[in-house]
Amino acid sequence: MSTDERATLHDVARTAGVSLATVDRVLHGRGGVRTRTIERVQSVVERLGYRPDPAAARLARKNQSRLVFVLPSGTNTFVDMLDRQVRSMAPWLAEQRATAVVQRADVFSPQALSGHLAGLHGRFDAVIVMGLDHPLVRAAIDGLVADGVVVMTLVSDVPGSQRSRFVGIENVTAGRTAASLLGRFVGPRPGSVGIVMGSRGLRDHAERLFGFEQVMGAEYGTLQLLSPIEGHDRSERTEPLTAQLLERHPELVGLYSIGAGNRGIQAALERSGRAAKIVWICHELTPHARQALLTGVADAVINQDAGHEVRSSCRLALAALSGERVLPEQERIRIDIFLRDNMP
Amino acid sequence: MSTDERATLHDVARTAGVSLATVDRVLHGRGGVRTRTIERVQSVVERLGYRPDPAAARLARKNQSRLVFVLPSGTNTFVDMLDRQVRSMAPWLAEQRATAVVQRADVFSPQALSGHLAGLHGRFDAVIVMGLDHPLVRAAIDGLVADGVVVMTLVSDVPGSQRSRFVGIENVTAGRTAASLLGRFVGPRPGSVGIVMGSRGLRDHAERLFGFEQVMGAEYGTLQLLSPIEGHDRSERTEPLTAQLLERHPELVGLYSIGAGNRGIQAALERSGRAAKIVWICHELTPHARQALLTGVADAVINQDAGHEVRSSCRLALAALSGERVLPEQERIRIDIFLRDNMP
DNA sequence: CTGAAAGCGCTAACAC
DNA sequence: GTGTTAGCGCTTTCAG
Repeated sequence: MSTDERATLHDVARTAGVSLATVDRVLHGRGGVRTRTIERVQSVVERLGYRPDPAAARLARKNQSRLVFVLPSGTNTFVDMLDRQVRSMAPWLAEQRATAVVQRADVFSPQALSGHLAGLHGRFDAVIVMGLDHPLVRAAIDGLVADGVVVMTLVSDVPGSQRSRFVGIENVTAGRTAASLLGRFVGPRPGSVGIVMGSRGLRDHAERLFGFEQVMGAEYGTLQLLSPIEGHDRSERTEPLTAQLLERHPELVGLYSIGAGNRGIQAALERSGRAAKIVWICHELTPHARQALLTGVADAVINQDAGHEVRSSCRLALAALSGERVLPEQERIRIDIFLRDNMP
Repeated sequence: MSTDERATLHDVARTAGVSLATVDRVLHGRGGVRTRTIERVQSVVERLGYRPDPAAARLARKNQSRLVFVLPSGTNTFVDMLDRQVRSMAPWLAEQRATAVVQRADVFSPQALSGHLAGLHGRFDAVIVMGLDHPLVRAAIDGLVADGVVVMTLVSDVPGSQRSRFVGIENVTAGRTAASLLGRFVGPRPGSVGIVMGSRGLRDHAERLFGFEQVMGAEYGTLQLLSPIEGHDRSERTEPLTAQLLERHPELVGLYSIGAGNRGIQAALERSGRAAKIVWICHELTPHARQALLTGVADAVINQDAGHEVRSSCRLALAALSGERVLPEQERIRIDIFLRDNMP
């Protein structure tokens, strides 16, 4: 067939007429090499199509890569799922000469989060943070990046920042998907549609809302959209708010829950006795959402796979740290739709 | 923290009082070791919780693992996608000391397929075959397995066989999902529902049909299910058959396409002028299906991710060959639902 | 039946 | 600035 033999570091060193160590230096930008030598080595690397062997690199590496996941504090089931996924990566990470820890920070406070991030300097090689889109947080991220730390955002992005990657779904699209499903499930019935979200300040929530309103307005104009209720992602708040909504709107035919606090919404729906008549769509396939789908209280769940997100974050962080290649297709987080029948 | 140090081969050899080579022999069942020694080594392995380091193993390994994918011949877009995915794995596989080739065989003929499989003895370490559930094929698979070859089925399973794994979706569940969507999308309108499948002889098709009929019967009893049409997965056949169906059934409100040949179905639907009024659900997000979703001719596409299936097959095959551990969660193939808005 | 020894391709001390 | 060298944890001859 073709030239099967992969070029090794050795080959590069030999044809460039330098030593292994020098090639290693230019490959890792460690400095202390004459510009001319750098160029020579780089051209040889190019010409030979050299790619480092990740297995060999990992085997030889002395110090571990330290990853940290910064997640919201509080009692959010989905966040707990992320947390658990991170912990379950430990054996795999150990094989990759890496460790990961989870830290919790108050995501509803830009001050708290940015302060927390600032305290991470020098203690980690990569930080994966569930973002809060605010200038302070952006600055904290940029500070870490300037320090050579690999920073990635998870679930909710911080677009203006220097983070190397966002791991999560396209939330506008997710909102559009929710609207399509809700509109089609409601069918020709007239009525109104309620929306419950955590806060307009959370970027992922705002984006979902945007997409949802887009499609509802354009394609299901006969349904009246009520103005969104903010429940701060907590069931203690969403439950009474939803109950109130149901009471005030006997014509309600659909409900879109953008964020967390679904246990409260579910409880309110069930107590109203109208669960069967109202199409309810929510996010994240937590054990409760699963139950709600099975009993028919929820009609569809839009999901982002917590396991996939965590694995992807780890792979991408390690790849960024070691210069390995990634399979982009494998790292795209899909917008899953779950109905009662296709739950995993 | 805890005992961070992973035990190495060396540790095992030392505490068992034998050499590296001997430990290697018992670990790989290479034979030529006294039973007592085997037992001693195994107990030490157990006690120390020894896990081989895959990076080191790969690095040291001399000969490549040879994988072969046996896919159906013919012009099926989804199969072409699988084919292309396999080819695109080449660089990654090379890093893992492995190669993969694709072979095409006539899947509609048990004789041809089993003959093909029989010819693979000794030439490959793992074969991944898109199954045809037939005694001849089953025997051919078992023959390979008896020879020490790792065999896995892809997309369509061969349950009675000795294959080590099936990589694909649960097709009964997929059929149920299609029914849920179709039923809800049709809504309260009365009418009949048509079904087009490749052949009742294909296990995946039969399973989807089963799941579909289950849910339609139980939950959408007002819709009349027409008996399935067999189009052999080819558009030349599905197109006239669908056209005929549409002509004979002016009351048709839904259409479920279980297999391939969707281009023909789409053409017939469009020419009938009733595409907008009929809910059409099909499988596999090929470029054509994508187009059909965008134009609204198709209402939903149930998908299995070709890229994920191929990557998963490769990982599982290599893991089986080298005794590595897998992350089961990562290998589960999901039943994707795609609507116009959440296409990747 | 078992052991010794030579690498696999890279990293990271340490020399010069 | 650059080169030498000793491993990382395993596989695989080749001797005994």
